[in-house]
Amino acid sequence: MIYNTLTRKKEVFEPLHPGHVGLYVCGPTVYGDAHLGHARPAISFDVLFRYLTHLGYKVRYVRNITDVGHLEQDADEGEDKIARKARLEKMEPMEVVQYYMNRYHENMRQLNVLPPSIEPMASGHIIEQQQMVKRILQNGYAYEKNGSVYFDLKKYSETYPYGKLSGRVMDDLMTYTRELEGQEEKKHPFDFALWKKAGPTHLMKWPSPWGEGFPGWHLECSVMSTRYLGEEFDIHGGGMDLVFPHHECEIAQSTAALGKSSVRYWMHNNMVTLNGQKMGKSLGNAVSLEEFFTGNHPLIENAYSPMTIRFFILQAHYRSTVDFSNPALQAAEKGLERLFNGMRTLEKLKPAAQTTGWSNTEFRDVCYAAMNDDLQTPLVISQLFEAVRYVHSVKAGTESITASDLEELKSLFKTFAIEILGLRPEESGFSSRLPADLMDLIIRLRSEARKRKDFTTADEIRNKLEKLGIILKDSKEGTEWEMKE
RNA sequence: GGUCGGUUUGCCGAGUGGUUAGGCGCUGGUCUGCAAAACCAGUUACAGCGGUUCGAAUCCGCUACCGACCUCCA
Repeated sequence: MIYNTLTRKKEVFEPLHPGHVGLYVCGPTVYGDAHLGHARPAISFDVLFRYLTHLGYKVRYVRNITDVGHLEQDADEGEDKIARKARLEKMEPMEVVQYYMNRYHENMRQLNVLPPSIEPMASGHIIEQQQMVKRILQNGYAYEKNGSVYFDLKKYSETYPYGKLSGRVMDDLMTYTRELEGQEEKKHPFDFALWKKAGPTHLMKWPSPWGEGFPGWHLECSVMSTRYLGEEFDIHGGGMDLVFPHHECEIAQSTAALGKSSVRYWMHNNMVTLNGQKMGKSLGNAVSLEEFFTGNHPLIENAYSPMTIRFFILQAHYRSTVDFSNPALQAAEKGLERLFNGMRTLEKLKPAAQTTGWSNTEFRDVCYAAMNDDLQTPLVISQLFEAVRYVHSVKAGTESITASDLEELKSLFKTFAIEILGLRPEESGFSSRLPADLMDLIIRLRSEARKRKDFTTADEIRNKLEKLGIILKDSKEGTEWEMKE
């Protein structure tokens, strides 16, 4: 059962083709480092992807990379975001794209977000986008003006309900119109560009029947989703801020071109706030994932591991806003530590003749029920903690468990914590500067031993470390260490 | 102004009308050379007002406050 933004209700999920699921999620525009806001949909839909796969569906998960389009400002002032950044840094547009895409992928890997099945790029689908523009023109829902093609919303709304996803009414849009510069070409202010004429200084442009230009804001998702998932497919996901206008325009384009809106279930994750405030570049509080992982940002008190971020996000339901703050993250860090600690204890548990006070069946049923009810990951996590408490009780001797129940419990942990929620113990709780701090501690203790003339201890430390591949170098200034090559 | 969502215990954060979400923190106890971890016990709230109901944090209405979107945004 999943919540469908279109109907604003939870609906039973039934795939179009039994056993197969087509999933499309709006990916990042690669003109800057990924921030916290990018982690939310990536993780939320990663869990959906993992869970559907776990249930036995063959899932084709498409997540795009936006590397063209997306005007910076209004129409003719507009400059491609990628192109703008490229000019600023004197790089080739594709160089910028590659650079930030690599960094995005690295961040996703750290968060244990599985790579999608297909990761199409907008620049690789210019032909297809032009074809869709042609179809929309042929069907009479678009018009050409000075080398640009615009979507005719007025015409469209006479036949189809524009605004059905976001709950917007066409008349209201007509009434509440903001005066923007450079809108003269459009018949109506809310018409949006399908194809935009490129100026002479524009870096990324392609030839088309309407002249040199580039595709409009919303076209790539309509094109690439149907290209890889079919004209009708199961789930389209993305951030709530994309509901209007992005996804509304997608629906309009697909409907105008194909006669149907393509998507059966719309899923939207809620926003991330930082200390109760919306995160945004203009507010100066956009913290990149890199900065979270290293703790290198004024608003961040210490480094938070990628798993802490993932765990924290999953502790809230994906349709609720989640507020990042240092106390909340520190609490999550400790909670995650407790969870992993419990999992390690579980591995070492000794079985007994009987199981007291625990039901694997109930544990499993509650977890599945939670996941089936619109991905209630917080409830699954609370169940995991219940299990952790039981595990520790067995360790402490107040409870006991049989060998077969123990094996099943291990398997359930593996399924829910690792496989479905994607929590990865090995990277937990270690900040990137931990090794340095550890070495400082060891060196300090050894220095004290040397001062006491306790050279036995000091030499033992140095020799043992050398066997571990760490060389200590004593000098007048102090002791330095390095890794043996 | 329009559309939508939220207001839960010290903090974060779930909640399908009746029975303890969970985590962090705090208090007391057990264990321990000390500490940590762990275990046991305690910390039981639902913005305000009205309504429906045998019974509401949960449904309905109003009020207050907060937020998102309406412009690129995950």
